[in-house]
Amino acid sequence: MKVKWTCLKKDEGSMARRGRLETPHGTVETPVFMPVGTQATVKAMTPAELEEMGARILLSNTYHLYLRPGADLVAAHGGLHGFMQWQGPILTDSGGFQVFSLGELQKIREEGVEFRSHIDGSKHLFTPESVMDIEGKLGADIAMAFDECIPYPATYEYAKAATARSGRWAARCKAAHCRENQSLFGIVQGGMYKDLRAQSAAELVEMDFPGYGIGGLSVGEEKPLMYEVLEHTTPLLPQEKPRYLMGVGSPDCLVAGVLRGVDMFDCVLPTRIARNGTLFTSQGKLVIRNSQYKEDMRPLDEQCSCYACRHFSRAYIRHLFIAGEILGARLATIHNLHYLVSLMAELRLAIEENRLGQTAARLLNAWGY
RNA sequence: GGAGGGAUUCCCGAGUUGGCCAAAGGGGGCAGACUGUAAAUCUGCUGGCACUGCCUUCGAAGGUUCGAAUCCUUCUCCCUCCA
Repeated sequence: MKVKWTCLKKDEGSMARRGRLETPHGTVETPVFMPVGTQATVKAMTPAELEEMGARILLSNTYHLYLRPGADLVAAHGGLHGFMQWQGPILTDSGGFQVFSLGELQKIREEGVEFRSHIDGSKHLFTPESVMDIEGKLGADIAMAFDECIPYPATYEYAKAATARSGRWAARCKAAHCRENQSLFGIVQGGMYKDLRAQSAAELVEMDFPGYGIGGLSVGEEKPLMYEVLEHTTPLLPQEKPRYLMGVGSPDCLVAGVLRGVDMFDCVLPTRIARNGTLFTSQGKLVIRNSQYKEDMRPLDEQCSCYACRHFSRAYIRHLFIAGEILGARLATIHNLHYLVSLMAELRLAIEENRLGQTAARLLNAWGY
């Protein structure tokens, strides 16, 4: 089966939607946050822990798994689900972001992207066709089209050419994509230029994908600009298809994204900053290494029900970080993911109960907006 | 009792042909950053102050010198080896 998204309710005071995404590996309530497991693992988490904290769909990455351990080994396990032992839905990113983030290591051509492995420097070529083949072997429920995440700032000329190229690549991805039980999402680009966003969206809508990624945002631009481009872009996409804002984000950005009609999000932020000692809390962020928590007996967040908050004090978790103990990173990751997953559940409920406005205002206020 | 080595800024530890030394480097400490993961990573600060300069500091006291962590004298403590 292919994925199918159903809108259950539209918020009256905003562009937000409450929906349901059905996939070959189960149903996902939206808006949803998807934890990122780049290398077929959400860093430091077991599938059981992810399930317990409420995660329902994960992200993984084509570029990384292609280089190591190779798509064939994953396929030999029956795809990512068997390989990483996650029974729920999975979405794979195409490697388009690595084209952006690996910078000097790549050369972009019409055919595709020639790049050097960040692991051993070896040369490789990604084309829309090869990426579809790899994503097919990885076997996620949703595969993202191979695109180019345009840097910021970018000139109009560059953004225009890159966006047009990503559009052509999207068409080639669609033509090459053949795996059963997998759906291909197109990705809207256009940089920060509204006419390019409109053009990109129109082309992709014409190709009729089952869902749309909004890429190229949160790449260094100021938030007001990102929100402006986002709220210009979402209305350009079909009402009946899911929208996925790629690479976002922080708690405030998730709220802002939902208000602007986004249904799916992913971001490395919660897991990365967790490992680096920063926690999301109902009172804003908390840097657990700070000396003020040395003897703090309270949980990370007194309003949180995650495993870490049910059992441990700030003083203990701080101690783990200071001592370099791996459990600190694990507990912090559990907490941050739980926070975002719960945040999304709260937003879904608020949409259902017609009080998204107040809920969003309260959350944005907690994060200083 | 004899011979030798050493004491440096919170810790370890460079520096000892005198100036470029408030003093390398590491640790520790204190902060900050992180948004489709080249990240359990990276960055900054870490004697005091009235801070483009001044003051105090390299075991203690005294001395040589324009100038001393660096040279000389005495003292204190520590370590190694020989009796």
